[in-house]
Amino acid sequence: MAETTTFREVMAEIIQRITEGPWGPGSLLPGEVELAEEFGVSRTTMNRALREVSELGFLDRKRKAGTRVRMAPIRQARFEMPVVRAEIEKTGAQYRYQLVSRAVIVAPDWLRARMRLKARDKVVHLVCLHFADGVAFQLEDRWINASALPQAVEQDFSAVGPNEWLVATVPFSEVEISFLAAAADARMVAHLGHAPGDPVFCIERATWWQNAAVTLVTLAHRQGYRMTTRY
Amino acid sequence: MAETTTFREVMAEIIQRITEGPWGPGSLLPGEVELAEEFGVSRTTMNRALREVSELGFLDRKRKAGTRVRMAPIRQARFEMPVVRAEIEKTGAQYRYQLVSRAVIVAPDWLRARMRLKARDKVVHLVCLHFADGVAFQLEDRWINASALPQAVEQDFSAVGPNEWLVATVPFSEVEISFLAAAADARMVAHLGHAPGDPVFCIERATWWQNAAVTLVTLAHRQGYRMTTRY
DNA sequence: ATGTTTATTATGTCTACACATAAGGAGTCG
DNA sequence: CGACTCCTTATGTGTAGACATAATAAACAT
Repeated sequence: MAETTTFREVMAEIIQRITEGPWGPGSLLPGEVELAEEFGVSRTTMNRALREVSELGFLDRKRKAGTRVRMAPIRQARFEMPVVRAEIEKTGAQYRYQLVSRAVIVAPDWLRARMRLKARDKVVHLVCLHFADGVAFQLEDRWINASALPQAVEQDFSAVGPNEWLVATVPFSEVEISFLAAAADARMVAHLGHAPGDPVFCIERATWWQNAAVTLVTLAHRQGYRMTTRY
Repeated sequence: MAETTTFREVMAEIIQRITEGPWGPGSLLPGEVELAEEFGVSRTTMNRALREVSELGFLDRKRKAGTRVRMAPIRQARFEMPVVRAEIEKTGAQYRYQLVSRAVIVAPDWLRARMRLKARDKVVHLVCLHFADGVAFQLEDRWINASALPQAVEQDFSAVGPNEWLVATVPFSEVEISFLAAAADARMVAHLGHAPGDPVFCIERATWWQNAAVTLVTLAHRQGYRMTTRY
């Protein structure tokens, strides 16, 4: 079948030559035209192949300077961040959601500073649990800006989780995600089964829409949780 | 002189329409031909723009089904993982490296299992510190497979860090990266200034080359460290 | 020797066109 | 009604050619 060579095949061969072949770290590759000729493809296709390999982090490309193999190849890691439900159901486990607490209050100072809220802005504070096969998997601590999203005050989050509700309700224009290690507080001890002070892997995500704060969420994970990616 | 519209401009407009405009979550976009006509570009360019926006995680594309706005837009997070030296020097701080300990031993059982080593394989065990302006920033705990890399036994790591040495010496074909929260052990207490049991943000990276284990490294960070990314 | 201009060159990107491929949907048949 | 086939359609990808742009290197002037 493969009469024409695809850019994917070219990519595979390029990566092969980088990882196991003659193109060691730091070495300079031949130019696009020369490579295109060697592989029997058009320069367009060769360009696509080289661009994609470069996006994978293997190559460094600069006009005039040429294409060079990166010294430190793994400069970026992509992490899939599925919705909890999907992450749990993918493992074959059964997903269950539970609302722990819900309150509408005036935003505390630290939250105002963190999310650039105005004084006296009201927020909805939610605490929820996500279970995998009945075992607590993730504790969600979420703040929603009620000034920007008045609907959030009416919304009853006992059935549908705030994440799924938000995602279907409001767009976003700015996102900030952090990974960090925290010490288990009383709430985590109560719901996730940690001992007080245990290290907990947390993801914090802040979202804005047109400069207005939408939501801040901290996701605390069960003990021993790892976020892993492979190449 | 922007006589011709670039795919980047098209991308920006598309993202605008998704995040703040008429194309809400779940909505179906017009076909490539129609959009190309509207924007006054070729289908090739429109395809490139849509493909890249889709790679950013905003769109879902399927043949025949068309292009649809993702319900959960932030499905993947990209984290830059620079070499420590670069990460530190980027902040303007001065970088310093120090070798703490070095030993050549037979691989312990847990390491053999973790890295698929053969029985009685020897490994080089290194502990190193990376300082930013004289303050300990990262503690590196590294194992190098001496059977696959005999040069590592000869190498004196007192001046140049093992990471920089490895990167310039050996290629790789398989990488596994994990993020996790661990409790500070004695070594971290001694070198990073934690209290025993404090939560520590760790990165673990395992590397193979042609199915042979190359190295396993755990990078423990100073207290309060966060890995952050923004959109 | 040093700073400035100019040419060269490799990558970046747009266009127009053609064919490939996956998958939804209509129509057909048991 | 269900299962199958076939057609249609939107995206996926390859080609050839042209111009744009950044960055190095060479030539030049100070």
